[in-house]
Amino acid sequence: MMTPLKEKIRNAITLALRSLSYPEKDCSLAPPKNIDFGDLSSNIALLLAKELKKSPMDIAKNIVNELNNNLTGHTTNISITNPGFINFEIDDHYFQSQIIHILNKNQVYGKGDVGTGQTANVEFVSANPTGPLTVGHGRNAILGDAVSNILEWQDFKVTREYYFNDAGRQMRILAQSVEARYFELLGKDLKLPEDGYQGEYIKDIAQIILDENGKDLNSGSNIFKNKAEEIIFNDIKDSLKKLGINFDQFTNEKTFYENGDIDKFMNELRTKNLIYEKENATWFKTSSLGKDQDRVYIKSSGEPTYRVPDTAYHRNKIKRNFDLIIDVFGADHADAYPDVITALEALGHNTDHIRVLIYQFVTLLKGGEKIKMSTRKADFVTLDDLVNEVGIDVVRYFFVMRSMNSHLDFDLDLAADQSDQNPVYYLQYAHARISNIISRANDLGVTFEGVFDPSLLKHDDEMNLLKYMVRFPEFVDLAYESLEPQNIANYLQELSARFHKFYNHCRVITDDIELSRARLAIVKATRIILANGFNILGISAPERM
RNA sequence: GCCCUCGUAGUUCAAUGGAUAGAACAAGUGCCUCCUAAGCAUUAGAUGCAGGUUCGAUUCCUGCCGAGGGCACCA
Repeated sequence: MMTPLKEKIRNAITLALRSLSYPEKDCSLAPPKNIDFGDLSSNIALLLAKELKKSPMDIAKNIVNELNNNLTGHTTNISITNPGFINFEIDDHYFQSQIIHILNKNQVYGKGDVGTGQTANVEFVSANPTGPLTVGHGRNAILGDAVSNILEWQDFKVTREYYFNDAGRQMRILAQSVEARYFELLGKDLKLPEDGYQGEYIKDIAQIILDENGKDLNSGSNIFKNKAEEIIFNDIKDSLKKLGINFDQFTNEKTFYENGDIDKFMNELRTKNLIYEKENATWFKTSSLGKDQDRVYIKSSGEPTYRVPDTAYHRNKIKRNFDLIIDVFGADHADAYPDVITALEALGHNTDHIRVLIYQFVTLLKGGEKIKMSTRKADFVTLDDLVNEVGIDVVRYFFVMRSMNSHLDFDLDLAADQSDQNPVYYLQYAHARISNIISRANDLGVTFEGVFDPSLLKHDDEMNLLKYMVRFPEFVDLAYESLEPQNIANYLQELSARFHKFYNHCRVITDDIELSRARLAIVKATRIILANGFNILGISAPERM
């Protein structure tokens, strides 16, 4: 872990600034891209130049003079490069010594403690039970699960929550669609409702109902809706389970009507004079809270709009005292959640601990054509189909390796064609190779039993690997701060690249027993990091491939 | 028309305001008597356009162009 060393250097910089009577500033201290510039680099002189009205190079020289007096330990050389960067070289011994640290920490190497003693709620997927999960839901599901893992890696106690509504208009149409298919099976006219669900699965459900309940059901029977919901929900849960995603809690929107939360919340807004009636509808006066337009809360039909239960639900989450509340929403919700936040704030709630993650939609391509996804029109590719076609790890990695802000194109033909050259295998292959080396070494009786000489690891490819290994905790923290799992994916990709390079240039098991032991140690440490990273991303760590 | 997100190599995507913009696929060339060639080495190839802020801009700001999503008494 580089952090203690970085702290030390930061402190030294602060001391140097003080003794030079320079103002203290936050500055960067990070590994430069080009290793010729050293192991860590700071821009402090560049930041001070304007204020001090001096050239950055001169400032850097003064700082370095001070640093040379007060900085001791692993820093072997401090240099200055144009336009005024201060570069620190760290001795090999520091990096070599970290191997033991990684081996000792093992499965907890890289874990942070930001969330110690805290709870987090991550709401994701939240698809209503109107049909199977699509590839689009897949992005949500995998993102939400990976974010949950990132939080757990910071020691948060995480509740994975699925919110659904089984009482709305869509569910009514679903029931009518099933009913229509049921009567169709009985040879009656098909009266599929306008906007009805057209998928094959509706027919399957109708068939099950016919088998289980006979042919005497009346139009409007509750069985259509209830059975459809049950079957579809089980299907959804199976799909998620197949991807390794398990929810701790399912919350039904209905709860907040039944327990009075919604009435209570409407009354409170009314007391605050934020509710009014117009044209037979009930409106929320968002305009008086800085928004450009008011929103309908209760339609003239008497049905509340989705904002009402959503707000009650978020209030419920706040009252459950989570330290962190995360919503994973598709881009279509981007405009909606601010209204929920506005209402919560109007009710006097602090919403600083709510983070809404918006991911952009996936464009599916098939045969070069874009597919518009609609559950209703059965114009979709199910998540199950995709997983069956290319495998869990490929699907998970695909969604986790890209920023959630990117509009991704998912070419189904390409995904199937190229599933055996998916980048995830590059990472897993590194893990499998290491596992093979270790079992090989065991067979040959080469073990280091905790004793090895780290100073033997001085090959360029060994040092490059080592210097990147120690940065794992940094990337775990970055992933937490940004809540973007791709930071981990990017890191693992680079780590694997450095490992494969090492593998091709440095033989682990050789006649030189001492060197073999040291290399076995670095390789074991690498495997620990890979496995930990895979763990966060939810992909498997194969022993062989 | 207004709001959100995006525009990087032939293609799909990376890049805490930092130094020489990275991968993968596709194209070209080498490397398995040696721990797994799902690998390594190597060639070629990119920041939509115009301004601005900055010592420094793919990154921040403004405008334009282009793509996706939203702007419902749908969720």
